[in-house]
Amino acid sequence: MRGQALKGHLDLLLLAILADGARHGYAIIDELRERSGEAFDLPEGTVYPALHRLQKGGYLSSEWTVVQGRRRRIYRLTESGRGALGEQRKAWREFSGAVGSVLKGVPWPDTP
Amino acid sequence: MRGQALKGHLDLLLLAILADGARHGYAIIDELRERSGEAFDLPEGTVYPALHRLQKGGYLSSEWTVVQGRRRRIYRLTESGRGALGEQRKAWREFSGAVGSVLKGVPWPDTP
DNA sequence: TGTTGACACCTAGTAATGCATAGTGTACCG
DNA sequence: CGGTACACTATGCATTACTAGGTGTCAACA
Repeated sequence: MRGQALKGHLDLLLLAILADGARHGYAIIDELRERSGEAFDLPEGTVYPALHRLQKGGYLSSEWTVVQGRRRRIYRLTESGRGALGEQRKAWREFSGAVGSVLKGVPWPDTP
Repeated sequence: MRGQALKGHLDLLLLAILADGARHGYAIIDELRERSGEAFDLPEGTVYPALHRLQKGGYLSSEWTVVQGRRRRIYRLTESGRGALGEQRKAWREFSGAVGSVLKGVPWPDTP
């Protein structure tokens, strides 16, 4: 999966990473790459605007810090963001289940 | 899943349906709804342009038929389309696997 | 000392894409 | 004869990931 094609699920991924604790943008990118087994190696131009969008929507809060002369913006999940994560997790399960059943040609139920 | 959020995976779904045999647009919509357990109920304005796009890309061929006075455009997978389906299946597996591992917080491997 | 590369942020513009909307026409059922 | 299901088409909008460019710090190294 080289580069493109997050396809609307980027917010879910960002919220999921931040659910484990507050982080700055660059660290989010790193962790996303690690956790996905190198599958997601997102350019900054993808992640930063998305973080801004999420903050604007009230899902994240942020504060500036300075570590060794370098300024960092630390993002943190809000209550609302935690709620959104739950919803999007559920939506992802439904979505991926539905895709799976279409691919198999079997109409539901996949849940064991 | 009300409506939105096919997000780039629509082509895969259409190709998968047509892999089971040639169909016309309306029938594709029906089958997509059935196979997904009502999860995917796509508007015509989503499906028809996508079919045109796929045909333009050489993944589908089509021919007109008339059944009981109603004209239908029957779409059929080309060789190239079958190849694309294989690739997109693989891409989907990788993608959904990667999302899954990010959500779990566990860095790979998910494959049993 | 200068330069390279990793760190860390930002924005403007672009292409793709799903969808809303609106329109055409046929067949069938009440 | 009117409505509903069938069946297709085109236009235009909003979202979104990404490209491409830019700023600045710090550590390592030649």
